[in-house]
Amino acid sequence: MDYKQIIADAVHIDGVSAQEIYELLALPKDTSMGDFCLPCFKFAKQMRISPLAIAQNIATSIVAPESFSHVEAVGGYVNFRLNKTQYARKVLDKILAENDNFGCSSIGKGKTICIDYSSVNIAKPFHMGHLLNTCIGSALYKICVALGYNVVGINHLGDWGTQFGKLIVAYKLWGDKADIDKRGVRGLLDIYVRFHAEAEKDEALNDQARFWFKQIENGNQEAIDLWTWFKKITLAEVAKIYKRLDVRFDSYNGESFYNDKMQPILDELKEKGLLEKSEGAEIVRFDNDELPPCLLVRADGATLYATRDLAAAFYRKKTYDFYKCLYVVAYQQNLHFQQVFKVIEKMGCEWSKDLEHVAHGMVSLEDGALSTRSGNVVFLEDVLNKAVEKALAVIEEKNPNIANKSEIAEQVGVGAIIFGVLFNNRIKDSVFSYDKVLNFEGETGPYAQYTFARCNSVLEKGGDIVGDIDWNGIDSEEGANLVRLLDRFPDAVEEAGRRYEPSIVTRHIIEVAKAFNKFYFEHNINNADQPVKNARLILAKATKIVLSKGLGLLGIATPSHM
RNA sequence: GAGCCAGUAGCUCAGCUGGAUAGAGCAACGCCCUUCUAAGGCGUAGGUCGGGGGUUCGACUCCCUUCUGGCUCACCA
Repeated sequence: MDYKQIIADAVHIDGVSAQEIYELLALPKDTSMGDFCLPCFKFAKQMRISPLAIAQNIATSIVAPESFSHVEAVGGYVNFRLNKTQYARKVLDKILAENDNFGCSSIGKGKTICIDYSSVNIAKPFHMGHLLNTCIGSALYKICVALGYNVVGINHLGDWGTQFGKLIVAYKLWGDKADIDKRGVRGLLDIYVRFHAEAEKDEALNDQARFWFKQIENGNQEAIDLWTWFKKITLAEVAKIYKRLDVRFDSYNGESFYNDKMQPILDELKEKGLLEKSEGAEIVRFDNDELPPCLLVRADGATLYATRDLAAAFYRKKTYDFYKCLYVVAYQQNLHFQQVFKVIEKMGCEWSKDLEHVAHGMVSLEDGALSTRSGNVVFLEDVLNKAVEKALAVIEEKNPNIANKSEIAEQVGVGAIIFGVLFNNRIKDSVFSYDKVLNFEGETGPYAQYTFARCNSVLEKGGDIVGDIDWNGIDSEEGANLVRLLDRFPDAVEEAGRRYEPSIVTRHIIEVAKAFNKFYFEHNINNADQPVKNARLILAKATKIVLSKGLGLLGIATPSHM
């Protein structure tokens, strides 16, 4: 249902196409002014008439007046109010018919999008710093699926590097297998932190670490076994977190996967004369020094992060033939991705334009940056558990007789955390605080979930929709506003996908929830006459569908009662 | 020093390709549960959109300049 098209077709201006009018159509500042508006300032110059006069001419010469309940020229704008009941009917019919597919589209049909996100480091705990990344990536994954793309979620594991040498040394010196089996990554973290503390005093430990990492590279069985074990422990633990956050991946090919895939790329760079020696290292320089050189091979012959990302990009292009390849990574790495993408461009690969760094902000603590090495971290598991605990306490207070309390508390607590993370523009930094994260009032996840449960409760009590429907039952400021927001939900999903910005969906959900709560307060649904009640139940049903779909795109569950 | 990003109410933030009187939430104060879920609704108060220029009929939005903060700038990832 494209209402902008209806308006564009109804407006006639000499020398201006319906397409141009369509593109100019905007949303009024205030909903009381109309559903759409057409600013006429652009026509004023060519027509040499004042915008006011043009607007008036348009308003009085509408082609299909029956589609509108009100068309008015105000200060250079033409405001259109669509025939409310007709509009509402079409929108609601569509939502109920499409149900869980409402908001989906086929703009991505036949195209593949790779999304690199979460990308956890093996043997390091999942802390608040990883949450932004994981939630944004996961939401984009779901949004792109809804838009019809074939999506490949990639967890580019940090499973290679000297830190594994350190870990082996630490384990051999102070490790306790039983403790690590029991405490998992937290056990590994303890010895990792201890290693860094002791290495300050004893430089020889770092030499040992380098030696043991070399053993992994050389295929020494003992080293490989330990490395595999660390990896297994970590993946088992993050799998639990991913399950709670409703996050999934199609590939866990991490850094170690690309060990044997870098040399061909380096060979090609050499062949094309792009690789040069500098201070013992091998680098790629950029024209006019528009970027600092990209370092690909260290003086000691070892490869680097950029080398692996280069190999990964080529592997992904070859394997998935992507339309876009997104890297959901904090903005700290802006330069790194610019360099990697530019190297690929210099290699003559036109698809380098399809690589995109979806940068996001960083999370810090009130007393400084998060740091695994110093142990200054907030474990995500603890945050989730505290949120669930709080949710349970609220349930005990407000709705103690409800069934499945613990399940609902899990959904609400975890939902509050995810919602909070996805509420702001992704580029924003944030300072973690329990006070903020455990607030369940106002524009929060629990508010959206509460509104969903409220819709559900009304519908349960309302019973079946039988008999006539009186659409005037939703013909009010509150009803019209809600219908308008429901109608625009697909636009929000589309824009979120286009701008790689899940917060657009999050914000829209809040707007819908607010509009429903206002309607609910102003207009009693179940005590109205049956035909009026029917129209209102349909509105509640459509709201329920949109809230559920919207929250689902963010990875947030919708309990029926709370 | 250079590059990139951010600066909007006391706090946290929206503000779409320039459009009408710059919007929410939190915190504060006041009101609304004998009617469908009060994790709710309503109201009051709160602003030189960091500063200064410019482009435009029109600038929070674009350009220049300047201040403040963050990130990054060769062998970590």
